Amino acid sequence: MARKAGSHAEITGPAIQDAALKLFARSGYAAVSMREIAAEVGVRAGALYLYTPDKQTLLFDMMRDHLLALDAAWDKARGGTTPPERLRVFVDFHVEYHFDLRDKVFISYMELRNLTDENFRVIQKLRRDYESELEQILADGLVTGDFHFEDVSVTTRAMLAMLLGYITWFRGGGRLGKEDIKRMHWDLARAMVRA
Amino acid sequence: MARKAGSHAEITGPAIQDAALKLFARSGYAAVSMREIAAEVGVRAGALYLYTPDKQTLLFDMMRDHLLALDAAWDKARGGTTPPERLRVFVDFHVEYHFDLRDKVFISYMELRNLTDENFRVIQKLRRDYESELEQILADGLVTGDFHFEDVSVTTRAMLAMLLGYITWFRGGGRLGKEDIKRMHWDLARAMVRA
DNA sequence: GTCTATAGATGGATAGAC
DNA sequence: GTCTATCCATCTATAGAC
Repeated sequence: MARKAGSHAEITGPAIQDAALKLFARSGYAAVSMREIAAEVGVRAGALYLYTPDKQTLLFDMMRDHLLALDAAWDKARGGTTPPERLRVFVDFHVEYHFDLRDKVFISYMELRNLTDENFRVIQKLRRDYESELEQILADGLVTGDFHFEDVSVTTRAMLAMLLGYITWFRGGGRLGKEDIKRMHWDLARAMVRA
Repeated sequence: MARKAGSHAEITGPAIQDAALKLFARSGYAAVSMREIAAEVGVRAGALYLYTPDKQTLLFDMMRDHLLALDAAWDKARGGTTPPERLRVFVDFHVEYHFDLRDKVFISYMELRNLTDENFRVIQKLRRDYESELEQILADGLVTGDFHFEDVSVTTRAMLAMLLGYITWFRGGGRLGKEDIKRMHWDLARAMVRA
């Protein structure tokens, strides 16, 4: 399995995704150049095109892979029988899963405008799949009488906005850890629907 | 007060701000060129520089003016004596004031990364002033026993995230109007702090 | 697989005519 | 006040050497 000197496909491929993730999160897709990404990886800009057809695909793949992994992880984590139990599982999963992936989540919400129309539709569908899971839990709880609120759609969006909010401000190392964030957000989510 | 033909300072100045607002909201600051802004206004790119020293100032002024107006409007609207009343006034004001300014609010949160360090500090201070108003209401309600939650800082941020969320998804013309949004968000905010 | 070199387009900003 | 013209930097993406 001899390799030519200077060949590092197994390293460079993931390194490009990591570098793009880091730089897109920090400066935004449109403000980051392929040269910057290459410099972060330690190669020249031309070498990037061995791994991606263009910059747009770099963004799209990042968002798609993130959302597919999210949906798959949720499928494994889902649980609970009554709506309050299921909400508890969802909130815990949501905070836990996103905690170490804040950059990816951040990009997946901030860079929607920079997707082509076709790519946008794909990403929106994946995101909608995930959000529907919460919507279903809230809708069920309304029917069973476990929850009390006026509108399923508005409450779902409001709760998702709240649950995603910590991603934009939380930075580790302070007085709060992951368990604090989980506990408080469950507490707030439960109160929101008067469970 | 004769004006040369082709002189329209009173028109062009605000028109540039309007065009920049519209385009920044749609495509993002970094993805919009000065030529695009000029085309939207109906002038050539060079003419923009009679009204702004550079593109960065266009963004900064937009955000600063928005936040200054927000703080001024809140100073006039504030009211209520007990924490629950004051929270009600805040939520009503917040939804009402932002309702027709969704583009400005959107930009003021999305484009923070594209400010220079110095401009960022100014904008963050203005935003912090506004957010402190809600934080104070929640802190007071905790002391009086009107509200029940664990942490002032986390709850403030969570509530602001929820209250800002509708800006990203609400588009007029559907089944919901401003009064619906106000009523439901007050209901959710009240429930969140167990008022 | 990576490099150098570069094509070709577009960006922000300025100079000078009108 | 606006336009035309342009400077110069930078960008994405490709071609061809190694």
